Amino acid sequence: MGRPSATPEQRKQQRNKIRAAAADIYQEEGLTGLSVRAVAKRAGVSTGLLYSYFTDVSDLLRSLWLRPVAEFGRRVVAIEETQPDPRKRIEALLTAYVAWAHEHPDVYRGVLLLVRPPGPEQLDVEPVASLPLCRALRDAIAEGQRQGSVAGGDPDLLAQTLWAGAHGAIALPVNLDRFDVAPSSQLGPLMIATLMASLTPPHSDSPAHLGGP
Amino acid sequence: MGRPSATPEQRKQQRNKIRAAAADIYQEEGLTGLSVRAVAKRAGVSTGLLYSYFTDVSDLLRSLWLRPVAEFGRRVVAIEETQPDPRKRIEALLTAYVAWAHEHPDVYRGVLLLVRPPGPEQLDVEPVASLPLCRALRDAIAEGQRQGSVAGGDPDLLAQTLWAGAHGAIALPVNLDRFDVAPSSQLGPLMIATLMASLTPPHSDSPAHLGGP
DNA sequence: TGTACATCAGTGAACGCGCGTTCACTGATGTAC
DNA sequence: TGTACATCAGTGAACGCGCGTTCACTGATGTAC
Repeated sequence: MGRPSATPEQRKQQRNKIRAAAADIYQEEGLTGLSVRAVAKRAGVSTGLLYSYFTDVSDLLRSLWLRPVAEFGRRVVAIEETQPDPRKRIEALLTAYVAWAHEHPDVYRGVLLLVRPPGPEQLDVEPVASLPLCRALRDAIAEGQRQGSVAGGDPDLLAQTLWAGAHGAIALPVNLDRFDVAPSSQLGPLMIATLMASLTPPHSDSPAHLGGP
Repeated sequence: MGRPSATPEQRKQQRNKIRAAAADIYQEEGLTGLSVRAVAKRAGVSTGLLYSYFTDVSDLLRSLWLRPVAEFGRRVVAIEETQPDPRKRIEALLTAYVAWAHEHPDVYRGVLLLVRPPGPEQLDVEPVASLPLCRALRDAIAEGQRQGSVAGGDPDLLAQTLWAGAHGAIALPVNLDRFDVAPSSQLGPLMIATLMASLTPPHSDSPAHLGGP
């Protein structure tokens, strides 16, 4: 009896319509131009409706980042499954990371820079290994060290260094867009080559199944 | 006749009082907690007074960054003057950069991330070589390549890659403070070692005064 | 020494604005009879 | 087919808030006489 509730499919469409509007504005005008009213207007709905699809604005923003981030997590897993060689796997992971960031520059900025909760609320510190990329890099490094194809050092720290290098190559052009910094499509590959070179153990010309302690 | 104008010294003191208050708030609560009222209250003056010392809020913020940035520029020049060896100079520049960012984490964030003008105003793209660090790195790379002590490649791009690596090592812990990323005091040196290693030309065991085209 | 006046630093209430959020309401769409 | 009712999606004016900025004003501090 009464008007039936919208089907999950209908609700999904509305949610996506709103999210698409938010994403467009975010991409065109950045966080500054993004307001409830602007999103509603662009999506062609009223401001009130947003609150029956999202609990609040940060929920809406989070929903924008969730999907691409999850998708990248799946790419990481896929690379881990298809690339048994540790060094090649590391290179593939870094390449995929740069490519992903290049595809979703706004998401990348949002995830890295702006998800910070606004208040002074104490946030729990999570282990960095809970991030798929960092964990995959660390595992590959550890495996490579056992094989002797990757230079020694703390795998966690090395993984974070690789990640930091890739991050820098992506973030520098984004953050300093008022300068003519080379785009991440140029800096990225160069950086990855640099990082990969540093992983090569000294005095080993051959890929070496032999080394290791 | 009448009350005399404040001496330049007095005006400077007031300016500094206000700037110190703004810097404190910025450090403790970030950009979110920084408002004209909050700064005025902390500085112990009225809100109106801020506008006789700064034209507006962005002027106040800019004044916070200007001094440390200029100071780093001077460090760059000092390094260039005291370190004739290109490779050592590059390493010193990167080390100084990481150290400077570590001393002024809030400035670093502000300069890199938040100076973006709020409106959609078209901003001129400046040459990246106008930044002292980037210019100094490029010059050192070019000189090293002439000596044969630095591997080939476009000096501008290489300089930006080095810079991007250092930036990543600094920015990653700052941006991802909700994860237990290693601090830049650990990532920085590791990254610098990584980057320096990549600059070594192949097939050259000795520092080589000989190479080059 | 005392008083009128000029000039300046500094004050803080007020303005207009845009924000996130709420909630009484509208109207579409179903069922019951 | 028609009508009363229930239920839901969706509306948009209104609220309270904090923001950056302004400006008529206060009061301190000098000079002139």
